[in-house]
Amino acid sequence: MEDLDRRIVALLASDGRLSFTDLAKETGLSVSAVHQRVRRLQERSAIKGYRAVVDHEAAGLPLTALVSITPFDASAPDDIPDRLRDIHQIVSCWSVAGEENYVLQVRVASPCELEELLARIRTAAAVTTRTTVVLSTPWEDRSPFTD
Amino acid sequence: MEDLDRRIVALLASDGRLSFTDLAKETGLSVSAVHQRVRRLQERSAIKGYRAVVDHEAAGLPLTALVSITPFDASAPDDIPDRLRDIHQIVSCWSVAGEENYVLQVRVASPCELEELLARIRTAAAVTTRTTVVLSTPWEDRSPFTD
DNA sequence: TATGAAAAGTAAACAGG
DNA sequence: CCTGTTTACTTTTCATA
Repeated sequence: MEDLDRRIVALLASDGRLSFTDLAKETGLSVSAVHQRVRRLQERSAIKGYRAVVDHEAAGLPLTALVSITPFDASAPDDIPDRLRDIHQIVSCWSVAGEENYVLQVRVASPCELEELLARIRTAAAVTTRTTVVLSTPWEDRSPFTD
Repeated sequence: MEDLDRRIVALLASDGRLSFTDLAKETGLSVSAVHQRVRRLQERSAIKGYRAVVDHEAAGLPLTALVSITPFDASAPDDIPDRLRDIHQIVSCWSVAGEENYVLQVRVASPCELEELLARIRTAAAVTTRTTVVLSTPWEDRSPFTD
C-alpha cells in the first residue's frame, strides 16, 4: 500500500466520518482524487467498513470477557469458528498459538447471561472454556496508526 | 437507554456511515428526529465516535497478539494504563480478574517488532509478560447488537 | 420530543488531461 | 492517476407544534 493510502486509512481509522473535503485538505489531494482512493481501498477491502464506537455500558452490555477454548477432541476437524459464528455475543474470534486453540471476546448484559453464553459455546463447539472477566477497560479498539 | 436509541445505536454500530435519511427510514422517525437523537447519543458519549474498519494485513500490521501482564511489585500503586497509554501498538487494554492483572491487544508489523514492543511494555510498566500470538482472525470487532 | 422546510455543505458521477 | 465541474443528496439549523 502506498504512503498516501496509508495516511488516508489512518485518518479514517481515527475518524470514520471525515468528509472527503477534510481528507483532501489533510492529504493535499483534490477531493476527487481522495474519493477515488477511498473507493479503491474499499473495493480492495483494505477498508472493510465503518462503525460507530459504542459505549457498551450505556448500550446495555456492560460485561466483557475473554474466553479461551480447547476442543474436547483434538483429532476432530476444526470447524469451531463456523459453529460459533451465529452467536452474536462473540464479537471477536482469534485462532491463537498457545495452550488453548481460540480466544473469544464476548459481550453480555450480566453474569447470568455470561453463564448461559458459556454453556452455549461449550455445546455448540464441543470445547472446554477458561474465562477471564474484564473488570474495566482503560481503552479499547484504538487505531494503531496514530504515531 | 430507550428502545429507539438502541435501534439507532445498533444500526450505526454495523454501518457507521448510514445517512440520517436511511436511519429515518429504518426507524420510522423523521430525519430531524433521528438527527437530534444521534446528536444526543454523541453528547452523552453513548456513541463515542466513528472509525473505519481496517484490514490490518493490507495496512502493514499483520501480526496481532494478546499480552497478559503482571506487575513485578504487587504492592506498588497501579498506574499501569497511564504508563502504557502512549504506546500506540496497544490497541486495547483490559483490566481483568484472573492470574494476570491486564490483557493487552497489540498490533505490529513483524515478530521482530513484537519483541521490541514487549521489551518496551516490560520496562514502561514494570511487568512480566505472557504473550499469545494470534494465528488467524475468523472475525473481529463485530457488533453484538445484531440479534 | 417531534415535525417540515430552507440553507449550507458533501458525495457521486463525469469529462478531460 | 490526477483535476475541476455539475447534479443530486445529505447535513444542519430554524421555526413550530
